[in-house]
Amino acid sequence: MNEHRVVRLKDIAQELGLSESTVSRALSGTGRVSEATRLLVQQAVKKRDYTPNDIARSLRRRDGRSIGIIVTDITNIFFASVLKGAQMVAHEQGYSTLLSNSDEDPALETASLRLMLQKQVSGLILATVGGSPNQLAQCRRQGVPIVFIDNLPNLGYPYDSVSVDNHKSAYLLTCKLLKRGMRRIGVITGPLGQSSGLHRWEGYERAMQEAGCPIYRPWVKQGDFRVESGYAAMSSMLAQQETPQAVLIANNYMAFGAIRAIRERGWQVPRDIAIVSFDTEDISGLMHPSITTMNQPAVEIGRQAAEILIDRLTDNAPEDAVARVLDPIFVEGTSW
Amino acid sequence: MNEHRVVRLKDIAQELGLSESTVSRALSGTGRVSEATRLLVQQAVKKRDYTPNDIARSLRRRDGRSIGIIVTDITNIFFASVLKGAQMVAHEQGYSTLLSNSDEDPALETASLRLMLQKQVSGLILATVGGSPNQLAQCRRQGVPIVFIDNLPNLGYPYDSVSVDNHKSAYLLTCKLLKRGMRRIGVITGPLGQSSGLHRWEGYERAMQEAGCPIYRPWVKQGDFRVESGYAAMSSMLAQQETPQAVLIANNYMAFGAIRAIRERGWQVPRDIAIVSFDTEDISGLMHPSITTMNQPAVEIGRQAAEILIDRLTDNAPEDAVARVLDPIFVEGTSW
DNA sequence: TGGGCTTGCGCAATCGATTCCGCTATGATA
DNA sequence: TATCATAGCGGAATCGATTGCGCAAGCCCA
Repeated sequence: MNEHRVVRLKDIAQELGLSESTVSRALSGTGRVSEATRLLVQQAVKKRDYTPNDIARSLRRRDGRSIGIIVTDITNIFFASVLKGAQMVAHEQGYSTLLSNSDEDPALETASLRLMLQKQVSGLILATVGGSPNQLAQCRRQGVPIVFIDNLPNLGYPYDSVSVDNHKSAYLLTCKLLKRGMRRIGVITGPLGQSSGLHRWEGYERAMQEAGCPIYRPWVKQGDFRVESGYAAMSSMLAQQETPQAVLIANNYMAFGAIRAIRERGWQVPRDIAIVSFDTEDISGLMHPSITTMNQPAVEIGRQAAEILIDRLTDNAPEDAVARVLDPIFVEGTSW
Repeated sequence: MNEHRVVRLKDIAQELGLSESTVSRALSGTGRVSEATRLLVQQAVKKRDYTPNDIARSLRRRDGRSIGIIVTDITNIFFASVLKGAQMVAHEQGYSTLLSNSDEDPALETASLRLMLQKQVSGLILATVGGSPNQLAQCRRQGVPIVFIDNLPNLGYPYDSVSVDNHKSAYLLTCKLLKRGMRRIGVITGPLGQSSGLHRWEGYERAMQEAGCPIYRPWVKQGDFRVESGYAAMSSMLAQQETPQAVLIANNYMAFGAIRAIRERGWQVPRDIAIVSFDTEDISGLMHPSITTMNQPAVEIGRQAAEILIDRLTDNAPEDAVARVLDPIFVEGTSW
């Protein structure tokens, strides 16, 4: 009867009359081990159901072989999709993923970052709400690479990121509205403190200016990317004397709220007011009317973020910071 | 100039002329340390930005202080919400969360389980697709507790779980349809190999039988919880000579597909056919018509699963297996 | 046959923290 | 004043794996 509950490398070594180093090398494939002993080791491992202790391995290697992902809201399908893409790539490369949800709370983000640093993550994918300068500095010092997604903060140095061209995205979408002959176009923006919110607003602004189309301030509302703020913004827009022909809404959740407000007034989309929006591939198509959107390739964002991160962790680290900008995908719905 | 890139416990100890043991005790609060040195240590820690190495700590404590969560599809808002609840509780208790997405693939589930065991997770929350008997056995041997959610497998022993009463849920929903005078009620089930799919079907069956209402086989279709299968199931139902008055659909994603099929035929919900369904709190309300559903309290499922797990990991472990069954929440929409 | 090279493997240090054990100094008690 | 308990702290083993170094045996070729 063995007195250990779990089988250790040492147990395998003893059973075979080998040293721990040989067993280790046989399993990792590094170093020189004869084919015969390699087979012996593999058999013993299988027989005893040996599972290597990654904690011990990580300690020795000074690397947790895991990547941390912090998002603001995992129930937002955009982030869930990012996560899916990142997790797939990480898993393929033998990295596990530590997840945290900051809930848009800078304090929680900071706490999560601290926890992940303690866990010795190899790298981080971060959708920041901006508010952990200390931790970010520590990451730099310790050489823990970070890839930023979604909200690109204003740091004093270049950094890796994956994002969609939000400016272009909003610009093109607004141009499409203009091309359909619309000129009275309102907008519900996201938080202008976040790059995704700001750039979409700027794209709209530029398109309107280039078209010589005045921006009517009562049709400009700021939301927070949540359903309720879309509802509130649209409600107050509809309370104006004049209402717009079309409204550009900075994400789909707010579009849902806005559409509800329109319905409650007894109006229809797009008969009385057209709606265009931004978001993730999956969520459209569930709605009726289906919303005309600039979709963000969320899974691809996650995938590429993980790839960049893993490149940084292995030898093929590029010299400079990588700022990958993906193109949005235009999906025509029936909401315009 | 210090030659170490990161500050270690030893560095703090040397700086203060203390032993590592004392510093460790000062930080952990265990053992006897004078108030004076405790303060000294805390200051030094703050000054040097010391971050304890959880890997080393975990190795010594033989516990990774993390919980693994494996779900079948993280972009499904039900699982995303479960994750959110579980992650919150875990984080509060100082546990980090390792996430994996099995994509309904038993092989991936097995690989994920193996990886998590290697990482020495303290416990697991598992929405299994059923297919890792070896790993489950190993968890038992190693004393890694598991809380099952969503799909409750048929193991030969009692285990902890958190679920909703799917049978009751479907039974009540069907009864409500019957009470509204409907008798020609069809059903689109989930996979009958999964408990959630099976029990919802059984609840429907029982309600129909008790009401003396015949089940018309062409109105019984099996789907796989995805949009497309709902579309296909409803399409083939609508191709029958006779169509049902109402259809009970085993989850919301399939309901989306079904509604699209109905619309494409030029019919309306609920004028021509009523729809009721099951799912998560958040997703309803986005749809039009809003679907009448039995909602699963997903965040609560995650939260309770994590609580049970952490109870098992601490002293207040209950003697017997905990099978917590939550009640669904009825939400009336306009789809019936 | 002997020098050099390769192969296969073991020894022991090491990663960074925790923790058992025991030592010293201090204060209390008889 | 002698004894003893205890608070505060240090020494060293330990967790389970990895890895640099070195040794011995076997091989090749001169």
